[in-house]
Amino acid sequence: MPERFADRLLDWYDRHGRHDLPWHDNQNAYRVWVSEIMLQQTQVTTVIPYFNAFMARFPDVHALANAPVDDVLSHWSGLGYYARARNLQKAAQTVVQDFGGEFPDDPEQLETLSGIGRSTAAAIVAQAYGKRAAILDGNVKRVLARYHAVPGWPGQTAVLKQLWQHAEAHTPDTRVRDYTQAIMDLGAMVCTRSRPKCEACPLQQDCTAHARGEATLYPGSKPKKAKPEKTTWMAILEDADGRILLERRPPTGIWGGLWSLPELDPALGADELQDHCEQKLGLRCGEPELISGFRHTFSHYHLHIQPARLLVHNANAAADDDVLAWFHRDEALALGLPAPIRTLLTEPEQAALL
DNA sequence: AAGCCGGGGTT
DNA sequence: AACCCAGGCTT
Repeated sequence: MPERFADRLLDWYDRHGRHDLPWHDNQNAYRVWVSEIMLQQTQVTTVIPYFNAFMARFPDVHALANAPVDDVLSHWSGLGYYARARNLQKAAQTVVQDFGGEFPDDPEQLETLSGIGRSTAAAIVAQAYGKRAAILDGNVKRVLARYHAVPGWPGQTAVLKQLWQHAEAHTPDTRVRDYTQAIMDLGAMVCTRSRPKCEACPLQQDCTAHARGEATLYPGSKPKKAKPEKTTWMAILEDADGRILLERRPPTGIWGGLWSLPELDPALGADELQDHCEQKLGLRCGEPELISGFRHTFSHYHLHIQPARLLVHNANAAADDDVLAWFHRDEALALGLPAPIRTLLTEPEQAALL
């Protein structure tokens, strides 16, 4: 069956697609891979400055494999989903050690690398090596769900399976590199989530959802669920030198591996913070100064952060190691910090408005 | 199958 | 404030 789908899409891409993205320059598997990981659940405009800074610091897979993990995390600070950064470096080390520094051109082998799933593996194979492989990211899901009027939320296995079948069926044997970029560009520029520009779409005449006047009904939306509210104290422990005590978060869980302010049990009253710092950290502190609290929202819960500033009289008492350490303000800001903590340390008045 | 994992842009 | 974004991993 002749694929009008791919032909029309490619014709549109030649005239209207995005041909100037940073990862298109000097394209190689490393650059494609880093861009694909950064772009997971993250919009193109957000990624671009991070990608450029990352490439300047880690120009190839060896530079990334050999870098201190804190250096990698600091370049990820503010991007979110920090497991991506740790998986990225782990995969770089695997590529150097097991693949001689060359990314495989086989999706199955790519999927063995940390952080690379089915769609990302296909994107690397298609973009970097021009080999036929079907991708299915958020853009492609939307285009295909509308084109074929596939009902249901793509988070459901049955829906996802149908979309993958359509994705495989439409992927051409030739110009795979361009096709892959084309279908993502169409989803990002024309077949947008709201107010799709159907009048400008090269696939309009065969689009089932459009024929029904129901483009925006697809794909089905995720079932909504109330996000729980959590709360925590964040201690800004400052010594006479103006240094701040930071704590490295465990590798798994929220903000995994990042440096952050020490958290204290939310059950504590403001009048108990002083004693608690002495008992838990061995720090003798002055009276806590309460900073305006603010609410930070994650994908699955809200967190109310109540900062408290305490002056520390015996800074040396706290451990100075890989988990708990004192930093001058500038040193702290050079680390991988969670976005709201960075805001709190740079513009506390801004944080209060969040 | 469902939950976990961020931050920001859009509506 | 809800929704979603060039998803993958864990349970």
